[in-house]
Amino acid sequence: MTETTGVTLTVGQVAERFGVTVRTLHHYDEIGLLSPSERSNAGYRLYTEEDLTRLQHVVVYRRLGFALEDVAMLLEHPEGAVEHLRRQRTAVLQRLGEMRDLVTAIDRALEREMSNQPATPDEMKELFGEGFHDAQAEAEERWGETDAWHQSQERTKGYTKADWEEVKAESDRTHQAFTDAMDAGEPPTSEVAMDAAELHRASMQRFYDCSYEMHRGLADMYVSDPRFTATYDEIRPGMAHYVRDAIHANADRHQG
Amino acid sequence: MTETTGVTLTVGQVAERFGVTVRTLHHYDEIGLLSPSERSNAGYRLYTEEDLTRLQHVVVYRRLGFALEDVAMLLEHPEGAVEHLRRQRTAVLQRLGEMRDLVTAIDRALEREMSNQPATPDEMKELFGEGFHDAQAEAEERWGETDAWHQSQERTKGYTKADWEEVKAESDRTHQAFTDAMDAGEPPTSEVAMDAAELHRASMQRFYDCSYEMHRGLADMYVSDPRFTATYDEIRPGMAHYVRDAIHANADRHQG
DNA sequence: GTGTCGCCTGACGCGGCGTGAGGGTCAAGT
DNA sequence: ACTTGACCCTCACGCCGCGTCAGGCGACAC
Repeated sequence: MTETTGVTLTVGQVAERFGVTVRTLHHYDEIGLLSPSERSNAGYRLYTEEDLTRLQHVVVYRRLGFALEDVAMLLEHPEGAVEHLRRQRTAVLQRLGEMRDLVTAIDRALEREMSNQPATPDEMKELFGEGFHDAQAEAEERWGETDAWHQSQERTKGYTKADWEEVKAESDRTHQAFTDAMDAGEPPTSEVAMDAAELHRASMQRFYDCSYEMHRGLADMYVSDPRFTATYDEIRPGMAHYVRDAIHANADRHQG
Repeated sequence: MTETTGVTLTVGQVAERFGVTVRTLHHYDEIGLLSPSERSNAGYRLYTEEDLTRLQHVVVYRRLGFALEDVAMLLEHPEGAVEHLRRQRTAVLQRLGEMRDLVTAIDRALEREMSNQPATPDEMKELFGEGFHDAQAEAEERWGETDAWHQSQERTKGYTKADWEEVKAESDRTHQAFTDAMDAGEPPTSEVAMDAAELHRASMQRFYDCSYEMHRGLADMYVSDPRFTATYDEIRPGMAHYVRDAIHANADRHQG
């Protein structure tokens, strides 16, 4: 097409044609990714056709999400392109999965915020402190859209402040039962500990049908998740483990 | 319920329980997002229960993808949580879409690279692995379950390495024809350009019955879809447009 | 001359920490 | 009383991919 005379473009012209900024071209020059082959006597950067082709490659690889360092490697060693593309693909797919999870997490957080209307967040705070809220959110994230979760949502939808006060009282009684058992030196397999576990399970029934099997899962979470562990261990060190063992013992007793 | 003794934790303990690093806690302190209410006489950070509940909030919001600044706002003004969550949701959804496009772009790039350095069907399987399924699904999304697509699937099903090599050679010849026409300064409506277009259409026949009308549609995609645009513009800037015009001219010529 | 462009070279800023350096503190063992 | 080793502290630079000034020259039209 046009003659292959020394047709060169300045930064601004190149920037406009390739849809990048001047600063970007400066940057590519700085890091040696794309240095223009020529300079005017005034020091202006002058890009030749070769430079433009290289830039085109850079732009494409960048659109594929590669880091500038990787782009440099790809330009120097094009034979490894397939491998890099493959790695990039899996990396992006992983990020994609994480983002999908994030959306569902946000959805659940939204539903929770919406359904908690009867009792305002401030009231909840009064009752439980800020921690409770998160405990619930965490539960939702873990269990996904299970029946239990839907049941819980349904049942608590119209809860009034008075209802939540009762929940709080019940929760306190449960915690107290565990604390008493621990302080009395009773092992998790003792009657009192198991009774506390059963009390705990019963209080769960308020939210959803909590089978012994589900109760076991909940118990395991108390030790595997640092936040729940913290919740219990703040009452008494080692309490999270104690509660878990008691719940398992209680489940054994009823299922055996 | 629990005694309100001054139970406090050090950074390390807090970090472990909440699954964050010590540096992160230092950072939160630095920016004033979460400063521990107490210090030991040696200057150790001591986190009270209140601090921990606040940290719980921070951690959860961070997992929902909020920036630290937004987290701070959410903690100060919890009443705006729903609105923020909705905004965050749409933002994440947009990013999700972009990432999906990115994956298909990488797939296209991979296909190109593969045809440059042909791989056996086994390598194909290995290369695409689990992702191959996705690539197919996404192709369906883009092109729908058209006859053309099915035909292409059918015909390339048993392609050997040699077959792909020929495809590549044919593709090269077509590209070369367009490149020659461009470099010779011929307009897209010229004989040589239209001949190149016809050669292109002929090579498409390998995959599916490509009518002139379909060829037009394909041509339009070359300029409307950035991925295809990139493919051609990498060879010569402006080539995607050139190819499209040549294909339309060629279709005009044959359709009258 | 005198605008008004565009170009140049620094150099700082951002977000969210990672990763040291260089030094105190604490609990346990000897 | 001393050492050990794990923990804590405060700076402070590094990262990535540029955006965004600041201060000054070159090019071209009027």
